[in-house]
Amino acid sequence: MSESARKRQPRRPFDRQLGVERAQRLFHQKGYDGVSVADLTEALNINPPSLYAAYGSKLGLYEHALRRYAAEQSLPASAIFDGRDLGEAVAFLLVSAAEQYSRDAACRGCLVTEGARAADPEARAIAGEISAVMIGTISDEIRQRAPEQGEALADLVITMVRGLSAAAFTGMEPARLQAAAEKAGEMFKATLPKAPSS
Amino acid sequence: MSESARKRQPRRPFDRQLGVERAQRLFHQKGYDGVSVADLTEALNINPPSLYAAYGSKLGLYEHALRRYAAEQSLPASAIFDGRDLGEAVAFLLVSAAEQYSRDAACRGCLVTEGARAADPEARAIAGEISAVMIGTISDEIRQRAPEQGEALADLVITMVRGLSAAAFTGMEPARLQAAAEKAGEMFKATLPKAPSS
DNA sequence: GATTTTTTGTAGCAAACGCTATATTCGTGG
DNA sequence: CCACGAATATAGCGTTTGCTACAAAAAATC
Repeated sequence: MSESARKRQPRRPFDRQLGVERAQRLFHQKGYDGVSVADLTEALNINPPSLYAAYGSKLGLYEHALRRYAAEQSLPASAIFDGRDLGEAVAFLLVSAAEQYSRDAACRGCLVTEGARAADPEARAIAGEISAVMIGTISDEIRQRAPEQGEALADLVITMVRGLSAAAFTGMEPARLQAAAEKAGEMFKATLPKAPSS
Repeated sequence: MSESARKRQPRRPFDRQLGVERAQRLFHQKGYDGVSVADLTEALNINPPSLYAAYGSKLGLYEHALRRYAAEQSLPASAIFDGRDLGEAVAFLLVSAAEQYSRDAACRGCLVTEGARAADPEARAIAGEISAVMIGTISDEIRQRAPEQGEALADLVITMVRGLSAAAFTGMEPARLQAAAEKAGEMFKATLPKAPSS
């Protein structure tokens, strides 16, 4: 009893974590609307009932994939901004985004950002929610360091990041995306005051 | 015979042009994947056979809507760049884009740019094609005036425009979008050489 | 007014969608 | 070795998708 009481694993279940990983890749490649339950069950090598038992629904699996992406792949805003000039930090952020969004040719752009424009309202809502958190983190970091025109500056940086994601998604070559991000970074460094409050 | 030979209009057909206009609005609001043929026939107040007789398919109607949008709503690149400093032209372009993309709260962002990421491959291909033309126009205008780092600069501007469309699409308030575009414009004006070749 | 021509409305096609009821298989505990 | 319980596979649910065959109806020509 003592041993069996901990956890029972009556039968080897399929690897749910690996399933989320594969689903994430599929959603990233084809978008929420472009992936069918049949696609998912084939990619995870399972049957529909297993998918629904494990994740509740296609939407549930999508949310798992989004959260996994946000936890593992989102830009580490605090690490990027910490100990850096505001201009340098923004430049580094943009270059990092460009690099990440074009790293894998099959999974272009930001899964969350691009997911926020799915045709399905529920999928769009979840992606938008997570996107708002990620954006808020970056925005806070910028506004904190530039109290003056912080909001407009933060909105500008975020808009640029969104543009990088969109450009990567539609297939701009990585080298050109990088160059554009670097050029933007240079402009920020040249324009922003060198040493603000912090 | 002389009079009747020109064009026959045997019966008052439904207004195809008005149909494209309404379809354009619908596609702009919900995206290609989010609009069904049933939605379209209801909005145009017709039945499926009429739609297919007039436009061939849902995709055909979508293409008509995209081309109409490109012809009427695309940013007039040559007019914007003509007789203006490169920095001023870019700034004006960005502000114009921000204004247009957030003008109608129900139809956010650029129809073509946002359409280029539909889940349907054929719809994406058509939107991408038209998008490439619009982008090419802007890109040429910039590269022509800044032979040195023209490509990177053009890619940067285009990426920013894409970001404006994406930000508008996901609901950034018009005032903030405008402010971000203006701030970007200021940076361009401050960084770019005042009077290039032309 | 009859005929021709063209569009429309009714009804429904096959396929794909997300999802689930049922039965079976498999590992475990007694 | 048997019964139990969990997770699976088979098969198919109802709905929606984009699209079309058919026939009735309306304008123009003769």
